[in-house]
Formats: sequence, structure tokens, C-alpha cells
Amino acid sequence: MKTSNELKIYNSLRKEKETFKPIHESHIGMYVCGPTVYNEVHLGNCRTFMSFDIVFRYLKHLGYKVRYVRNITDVGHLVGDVDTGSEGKIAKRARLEKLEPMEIVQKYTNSFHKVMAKFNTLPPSIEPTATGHIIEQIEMVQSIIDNGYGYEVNGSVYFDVQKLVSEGKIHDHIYGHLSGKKQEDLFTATRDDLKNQGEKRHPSDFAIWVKAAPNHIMRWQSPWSEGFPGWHLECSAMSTKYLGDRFDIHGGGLDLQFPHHENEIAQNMGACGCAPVNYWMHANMLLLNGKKMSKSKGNSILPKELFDGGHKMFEDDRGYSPMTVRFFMLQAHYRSELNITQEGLDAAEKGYARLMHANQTLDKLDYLGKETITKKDTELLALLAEANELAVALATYNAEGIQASPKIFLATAFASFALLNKLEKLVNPLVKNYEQNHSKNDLGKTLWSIQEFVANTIQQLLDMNNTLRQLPVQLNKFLELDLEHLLGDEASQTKRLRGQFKGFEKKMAHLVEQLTNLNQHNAIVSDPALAREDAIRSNLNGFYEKMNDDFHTPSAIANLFELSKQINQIKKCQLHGTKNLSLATFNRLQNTFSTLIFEVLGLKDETLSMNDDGDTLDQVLQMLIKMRQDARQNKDFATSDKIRNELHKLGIQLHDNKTETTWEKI
RNA sequence: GGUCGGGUGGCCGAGUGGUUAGGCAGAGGUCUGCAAAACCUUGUACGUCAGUUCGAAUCUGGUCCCGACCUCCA
Repeated sequence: MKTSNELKIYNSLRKEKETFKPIHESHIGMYVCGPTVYNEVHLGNCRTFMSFDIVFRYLKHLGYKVRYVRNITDVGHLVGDVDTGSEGKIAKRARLEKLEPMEIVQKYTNSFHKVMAKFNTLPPSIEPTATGHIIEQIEMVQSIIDNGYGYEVNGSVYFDVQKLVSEGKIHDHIYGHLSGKKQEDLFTATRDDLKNQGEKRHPSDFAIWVKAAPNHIMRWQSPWSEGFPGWHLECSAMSTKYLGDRFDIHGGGLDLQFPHHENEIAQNMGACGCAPVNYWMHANMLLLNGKKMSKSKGNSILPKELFDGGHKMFEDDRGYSPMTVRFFMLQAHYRSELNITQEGLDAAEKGYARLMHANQTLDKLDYLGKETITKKDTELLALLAEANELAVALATYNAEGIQASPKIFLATAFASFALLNKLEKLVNPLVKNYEQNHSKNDLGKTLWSIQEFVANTIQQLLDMNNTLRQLPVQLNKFLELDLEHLLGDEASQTKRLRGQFKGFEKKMAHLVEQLTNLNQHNAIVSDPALAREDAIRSNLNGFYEKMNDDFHTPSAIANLFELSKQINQIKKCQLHGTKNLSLATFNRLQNTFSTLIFEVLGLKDETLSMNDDGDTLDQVLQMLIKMRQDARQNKDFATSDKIRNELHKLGIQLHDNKTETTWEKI
């Protein structure tokens, strides 16, 4: 297992995980390509932004000051359709909806923010728009031209990719490296049905300023023509403006790797002479029906359709809450494809609830102290060690051995009997208690209160099953021997010995059987406190190790589930009066768990009613719970069940346990 | 066609040259007036064919299948 304290990030630039070293010690610049606001964001878009929300949150959690810039693309992006000429997506949408382009932009920007808020993603530090940075973009085009990487044709300006490629490595970067494109491919790959192909010097060149066609609505004045900035320019201009010529992290969807990000680098190289980004991160695609989710291909699902239910992909009309969806996505690594299915969402829903319940349980837990190891524990442990020694010792005896050292043999044999008796003395009360109180509360109490430490030794005892069974087998072998003769002077003891042999095997078999039985009925929990301390510590540490491993949320969540199990066990132990945890570990768990869930993973507890009426609602419910308790006391189960069932219909689930009844929204 | 990535148990989804991912679902048990939750135990696995190796699901090669990018897309 990797036990690195260093954050490692998979860098698309070099196709490997690298230790993250920020440019400035404590301040990090991160740029993520945002949405084009000409339509509702679909769920695939959301996945990318949630992935980088995790990056943002975790970096902040580690103590970095992060400037997170995510743009809103509110101009450009020509639709590929040849019939529409050079019309942009936003302009086209504006025409279809009979609105101003800026009305379209505002409408879908608002909607985007609303959706992202539902998913509980933090807003970026700066959210610049392309139309708000036309001047910066024009300046960048000018710089690119001035540096000899851009050329103007008929009012449009193109980036001279060939020139950049011909210069080879510039400041450790080669065009095409990010997307893994070979230079020969770049020369031939580009299809020739693109607009204005004829104006380019080379097929791989791309527009950085486009002269607007007469029917184009969105247009600005520039030194070259009335037009609009090229497809990739805004990110270069705005990242430079807010994060500088060089910054730490640039993120986006994998589908932007080429050509968008490749060209972004080219533009920065052209304008500033340096590669802008140290760590390129790419989030993988969300799949629907095994194919990339995509608006243009009609293979997409909107967040709203998922929340409200009724989407055609689901059998029933049920929906899934934003946090269920978020959790679903966090259970896959951001660099893996994720196929969205109903079964997957169902599983996520339950897993998410499990985590929330554990957190609520932990929240209410008080520290009850820690018991030291009891006398009983040490006794049993010592006996186990003794049993082992005796078994080993007896196994070495043969006829010659007995004759050579009769006294030692006798001592060993009698010690075995003594051991059996002592074990019985310790175990029998447990068995007796179990048998007498088979379905009584005391059973649990008694058995839990013997301390898990004892439980563990019993487990060890069972593990030694074979060894223990060997004891009588070994002794029986000696019955075949002429002990009187072999033992000589000690022969007077043999009568007693033979007598004890007879019952030994039976007794031992019985003891082992009883223990096995107890264990199978889960009367004894094989989960010692010592192991618990360890489990809690290692899983808390594990969370950080996994997150440090390229933000590996699925593995980190596995650690949280392990912690959930521990929390539930602590609760169960406490109900049975067992105190089993050190204060330090308890405090650490209670202080950290919710932080990891809420602050780092960005989940919210939807199972609690945290609205304005929460207090009142709770009071009302406490009243009903009290009434129901009274009914139950009086064995009036008809009434108690009615209360519970009626509440259930209203979406309130009651949970009974030994000491109290709790409620939650479902 | 070119480039790249992947094929893991009923489902989702990690990881690894020999040692538990995890969640959901399934089976058995404990607790419980009954539920719910929780706890304990548990089965099923690494597309296919060959090779390297003491040992491969993990490495190599062939093969089949799927996906992404090459055209706006997160």
C-alpha cells in the first residue's frame, strides 16, 4: 500500500502521476473549462464540474489558498451544420427561442448555477465570461500576430500551427504532446469540410479571430474585422489574466483535450512564449447506454430529469436526489468512464444513506471511557498460551521419551487436565448464560460485557481447535503403552492418569463445540477493541492516502464505509455497556468523520430536515414518539403501529432501539 | 482509416506478479411484540488464445469485443 503523504496528480501532459508541487508554496491557481450556456447542462457536464469541485475542496482542505477560475462560454462555438453557415450555437438558440443572445446566456447561466448548487459544488473564485473579456482576447490575438504565430486572411486571423510545430520543443513543450497526437497525424487528420478551410495555410491551423458573416448576431470591432474571437481563445486570455502566464492546474473534460486544450497551449506559447500549465487534468466521460453522454447525439439526461423522475430510462417514475447522484459519481474515479444505470443509482442511494446514518450515530455518541483489560481476560489469555505449550510438549513424547523422563511426562499430562478444568470454569458461565437466557436481553449484555478482548481470545481458542483436539488424541496414544512399566517408580500415578484420560477427550470436544456454537450465534463478537483502535486510525489515515493518490474518491469512500461499520459497532457496544475505545481515537473520529464527508466530499445530509420548520417538526415528532412509547409499554401495538405506519406514509421513518426511538425523513 | 483507452463476480466499481477493495443485490444467523436500522457469517471474478514465471486475473504477444478523440461537445 502506498503510504505517501504527498499529493499525487495524474498529469495528462506526461501520462503519469506526479507529485504535486505548486508554483507558489501556499497559493494555487486552477482553471477549469466551464460550460457553453446555450442550453441546459446535462449530467455529463455536471460530472466534470463535480470532479473538479473535489479537487478544489481537497486542496483547500489541505490548507492551500486556491484561486479557482471557471469560465462561462457565452459566445462563439460554431455549430458544425454546414447549412447554418457561421452561426454560433448561442445565436442559433436565440433565433429559435426568439430571444436576445444575452437573454439566452443569462437564462442558461442562471440554470447552470442552480443545478450546480443542488449538487453542492462550491462556486469558483472567479467565473469570467468570454463576452466580458473581448478586449483581452483581441490583445492576445495581437500578441500572437506580433510574435509571428498568427496571420490575417480576409479579416480572420489564424494560428500558424505549422510554425509552432516546426520549432519543435519550446520550453519543454511540443505541440500535440497533451493529446498524444503525432505530428504527421496533425498534418493529415483534419477533415476538409470545415468552413474557411481555404483561407488557412495548413489544415491544422485554427481561427483565433473570425470575421462575422452578415447574418451573425454576436460581433465586436477589432483591428482585423467586425467579428468574434476564435473557439479556443477565451480560456487562454482569461486564465492568463487571472492566474498569470504560468499556473498550476488546468482541468476540463477529456473531450476537450484535443483540439481545445492543445490549441490553448499553442495560443499561450504564441502570446507569451511559454506553456501555461504545470498539471493538466482531464475528467472522463459519463456514459449513458454505454455511450458518451452528448447533447448533439441526443444521448443525454438532464439533472432535472433525474431529480424529478419519469425519465424514459427508468422503469418506474422515481427520481434520485442530488446527493445520491453526487455520491454515485464519487464512487467512480474521475479518470474512469462511468456508466449511469438505474441499478447503480439505487445502490448509491442506499450507500449514501448508510454513510449519513453512521454520521448521525457518531454525532450523538458520547465518550464513555475505556475499560482496562480485566483479570478474566488475562487469565484466559494465559490459559491459551499454556494450552499451546502443553499440546506441543505432549506431541514430542513417545515411549522412549516417557521412559527417559517419566516425571516430566506426568507433569505435562496432569497439567493438561488442570488446563481443561480452568478453561471450563471460564467458559461454562458464558455457555450457561447463553442457554438460560437464549432470547433475553441479558444474554447480549453478559456476552458483550465480557469485553471484546475476551471474545478475541475465544476466537483464538477456536482457531486452536486442532491443537486442543490433539491433546486427548495425544494422551490416548499413551494408553496403548505399558505405562506401569515405562514409568517405573512413578507407576502409582498411572491409575489416576488412566481415569482422567477417559473423560478428557469427551470434555474437550464438548468445550470446543460449545465455543463454536456461541460464535455461530454471534453471541461473541470477534472484533476486539484493540483491532478497533487500529481500524479507526488506519481508515482515517487511509482516506487521506487515497485522496492523495490522484483524488481517488472511490477508495477513500471505501475507508468511510469501514469507519461507518466501526461507528455502528461502537454504538452497539455502548448499548451493551461496553466501553472500548481510547479517548484520543474517539475524539479524532468524531472530529474528522463529518469533515471528510461534508467538507471534502461535499455531501449534504438530505435525510435530516434542516429546513426552517425543523425544530417544530422535531418537537411534534418527539410528542408522537412519546405517545407511541406509552402505547408500546401498554402492549397496545395496534396504536403504536398505527403511529409508525401513518408517519411512514408521510415520509417519516421511525427507528427503535434499546434506549430510544429516532426518526428520519425518507 | 489514424491515435489512444478499456474488457473484473447478479449490478456498479477499485486494485494487484503470490496476501480483504468497497457499495448494492442474494443466502444464513443475531437482535426485535412486529417493522426499520444495525451487527455477524457467506457464495459467485478477472473477454479469449498462446508465451514469460515456481506462480498471472495482474507482465508480453496474437485475437475478439467495446469506447473515446481525430468535427462543437464536460
